[in-house]
Amino acid sequence: MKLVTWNVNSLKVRLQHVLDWLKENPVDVLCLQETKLSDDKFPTAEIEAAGYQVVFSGQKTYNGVAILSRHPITDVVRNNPFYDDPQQRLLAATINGVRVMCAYIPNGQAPDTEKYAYKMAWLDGLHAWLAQELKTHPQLVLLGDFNIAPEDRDVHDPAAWVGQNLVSEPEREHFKKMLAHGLKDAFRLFEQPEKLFSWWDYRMLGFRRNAGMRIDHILLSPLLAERCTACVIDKTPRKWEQPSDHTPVIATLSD
DNA sequence: ATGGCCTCGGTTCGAGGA
Repeated sequence: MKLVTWNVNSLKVRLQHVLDWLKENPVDVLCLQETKLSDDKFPTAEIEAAGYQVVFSGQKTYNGVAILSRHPITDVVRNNPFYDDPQQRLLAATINGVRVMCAYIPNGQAPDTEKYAYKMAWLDGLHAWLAQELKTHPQLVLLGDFNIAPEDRDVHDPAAWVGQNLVSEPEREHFKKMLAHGLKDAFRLFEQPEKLFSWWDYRMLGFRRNAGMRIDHILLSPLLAERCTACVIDKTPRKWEQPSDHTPVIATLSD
């Protein structure tokens, strides 16, 4: 079973990229973030025609998450029962006995801003729900755009980023707290190339300079971590015309 | 060199992203 997370930065703009990528990579579950589409505009027919079922929770202009699956999708929950949020950033569903939590964690803008405080509160709410879901779903994956680079090795230039948004200690503490639930960072279960990231700024020739960060993650419960045989980042679509600034992260689980 | 780019809405520039 292959599970993927990809922040597409507008599914309207990137639908063809998603379909092209799926054709080359017929994965089981693809979680999308930043679809930026209200539900009435969601391209359900195109995705179903590609052989995928889909559930989504969107809004106009900002945010929006979706789960595409080649297998039946059940027990869908939109948003977090423990955190009332008008922004559409969280979607959970059960697929093949695996509880899938697709998250678009707030960006946070910068420490000492209201958006950062929102990020912290949002993460507190996520911990609460995560703890409950883990009680009933030992096979659980939390994946998405975390907007957190967990360690310095996940940052192209750690010295330049000390204390800044995406790498600040309170954010990293939240990430560690997720691991304290027993979740494993799938990417770090394996030997990985150095300086491999999941996001590169559109500005400053970020991708060409490999000035990126690893902020998109797949966290596996202990039972799923045992089944994980690989986790890779696919930089291919970042090289396509008019790409998303993020690229897919793929985890493979044995049956 | 603290900017740079991209998307959206809704009209030509501001907000948000990371």
